[in-house]
Amino acid sequence: MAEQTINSETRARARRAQTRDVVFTRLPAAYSASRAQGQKLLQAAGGLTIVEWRTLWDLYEAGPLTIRDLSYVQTSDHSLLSRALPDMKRKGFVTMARSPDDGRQTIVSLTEKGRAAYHKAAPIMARRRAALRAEFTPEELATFINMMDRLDEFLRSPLNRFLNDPDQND
Amino acid sequence: MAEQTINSETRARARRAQTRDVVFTRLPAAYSASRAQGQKLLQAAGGLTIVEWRTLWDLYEAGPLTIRDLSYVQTSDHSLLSRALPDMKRKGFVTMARSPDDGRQTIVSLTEKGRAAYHKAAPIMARRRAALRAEFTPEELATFINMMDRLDEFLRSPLNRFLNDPDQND
DNA sequence: AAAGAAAGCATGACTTGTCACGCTATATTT
DNA sequence: AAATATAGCGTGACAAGTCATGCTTTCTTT
Repeated sequence: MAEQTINSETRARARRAQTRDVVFTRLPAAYSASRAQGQKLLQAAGGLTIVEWRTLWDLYEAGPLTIRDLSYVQTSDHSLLSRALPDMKRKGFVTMARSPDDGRQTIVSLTEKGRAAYHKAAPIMARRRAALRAEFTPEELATFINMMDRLDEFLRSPLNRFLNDPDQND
Repeated sequence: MAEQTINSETRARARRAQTRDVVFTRLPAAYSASRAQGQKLLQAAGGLTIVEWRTLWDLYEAGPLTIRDLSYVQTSDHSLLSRALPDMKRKGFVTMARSPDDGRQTIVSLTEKGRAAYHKAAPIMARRRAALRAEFTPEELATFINMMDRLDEFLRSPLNRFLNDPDQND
């Protein structure tokens, strides 16, 4: 029935409009689009991956850091860094040395080659940030970031506010 | 040098503060936290994955849809659905049938079992959305969603606005 | 000093996403 | 009618993330 197929497209459009204002459904697509755009720009400016770029940028700005430090800065799991760094070392972008003071820690430092890779990608990524700032007023961006802070707090709060329902059985 | 290790923690804190207002660095963590929270809630209310939940919800609200429709609604690649749906069919949540009108299309419909799985998870996910609405005023949420729309538009715009630099060589 | 707890990191396994490719079906053009 | 283009979907391969586990090192408690 051709009408039902056409109707499914109409229903899909309505459904998409219906979920437009659900923050939780907006985040995956926004994140994905941001990542894809970033990957394309990095591909055009030296071929770094997103994690490589982010790490070189952090080390360039902050100096040598531990894996613990990097995962804190990037708000990501240490395992992501543990996996990315050996490749970056092999590419010559960083050095990794066990801390003489605390044998548990690995100190990650930028090399000259890493610095060069950073400088190759930095202009296009800076232009990207500038272009976004051109799209929003400083007040709007401040509002957005503030709401991201509050959203983060909400997302990381204890679950019991949702779980305390007598219906549930798990 | 113990001081340098302490300094790296201080430098990490400063670096994290420095990137607080870069939208592109905020999205990965926000998305990840949203996903983790959603996964925990779904685990507590029937064990659905995020993609299963989202798909059951879409089918419940919109009726039978094609894979093309679902990827449009969810703003995700059709391959994500192509991979998730056979498992959902095996679990008995959906039926999948080639369209009699267009042999290219697969019509996905909710079963009674799928409807039950949806109803099991729906209350906790609705409470989650309500809890977020309690954290922000309607005006704030509208502002946030509007800014997400503009961010989406920015993220999906052609790259040449960033690429047209005489320095670049790719 | 010894025992126990915690921290830092490496690795296994998995989830959720994309992009690319190829096959089949349908639409469009010639 | 035939050729060509496009659409829809399935699958390969990969990126980016997490959570869990275990080993080693350091810190804390007894």
